[in-house]
Amino acid sequence: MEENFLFSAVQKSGYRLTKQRALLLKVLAQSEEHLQAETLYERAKALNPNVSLATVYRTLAMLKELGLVMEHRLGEDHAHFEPVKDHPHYHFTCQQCGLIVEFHAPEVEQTVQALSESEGLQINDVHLFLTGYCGRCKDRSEQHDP
Amino acid sequence: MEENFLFSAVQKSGYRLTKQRALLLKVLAQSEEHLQAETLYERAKALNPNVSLATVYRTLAMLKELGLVMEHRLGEDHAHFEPVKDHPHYHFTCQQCGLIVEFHAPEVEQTVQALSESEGLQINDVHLFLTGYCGRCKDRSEQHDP
DNA sequence: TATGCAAATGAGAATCATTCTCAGGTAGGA
DNA sequence: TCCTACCTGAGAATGATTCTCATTTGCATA
Repeated sequence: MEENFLFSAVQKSGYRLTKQRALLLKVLAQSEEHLQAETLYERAKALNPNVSLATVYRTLAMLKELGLVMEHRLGEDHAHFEPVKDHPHYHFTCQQCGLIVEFHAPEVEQTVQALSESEGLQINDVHLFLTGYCGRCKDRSEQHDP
Repeated sequence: MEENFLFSAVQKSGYRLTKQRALLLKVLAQSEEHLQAETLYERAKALNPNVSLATVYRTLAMLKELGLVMEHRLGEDHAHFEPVKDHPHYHFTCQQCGLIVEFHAPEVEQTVQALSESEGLQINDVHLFLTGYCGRCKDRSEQHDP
């Protein structure tokens, strides 16, 4: 996602574009992966030591509210964050090695759309999250189990 | 889910069927809703004060491992737990009032099956979790927004 | 450009769900 | 009934996230 797009989105929203926020947006824009708050904090601090973890959390909350960032719970005890992309995507986590696989599933959007209409819901976020074993870990456990 | 089914599943697994576990299984079997650990703890304590919260968490972890209970993250800062049912189901949470709606979506299982094959994954759990506004809260906000 | 102030920040304390520790208790096989 | 590995209760510890509050700063306005 374009760094400048994020900058102007924040400014238009009425929130101030502070140095800290600009720095965090820059790091986020450069990171395509699903970051955790701590990682974002470390990467930002490497560029400018004057950032606090509290500001990282505050900025992420603001970006979530503006719909620019999504928060995911991927089976670990901390959240992952990533800039919202054009096409929704989903996650698989290997419960053995922690590998995260991203995938698309356009059918899910149709299902959700239908549900939204039949139940009268306004659906803002869709999280599809799978757990199990990746190919590598699956093969490894099959050598022991049977 | 049958209480006795849970009892024998635990015994067959090699774990001991202690008084505390039997009590917690009983409460779980009676509760069709998605319970949080604290609620399970309170309901169990009402029947027998000699239960500790630590044991609730330990028992839930055991049941998860045995595939008898699923843990869900529904957008709040605590987990929800529920006995595994025959047919998978999913959750919508209203971000305004907290209402939880359960729904079925058989198409999702097909999508997941296809993904499993194309990516070589062994998928154990499927979580589809939606957030937005329920009918009531959606209508309420529409009176202000436009 | 200088000023004022509401909004934002840093540092660390506080919170809260969950996990761990460890001394004592108990299920269940022999 | 005995034995012992497995469980439990109580409370401390952990770790992610949020809050507090004194200080700083973006930015609208003069």
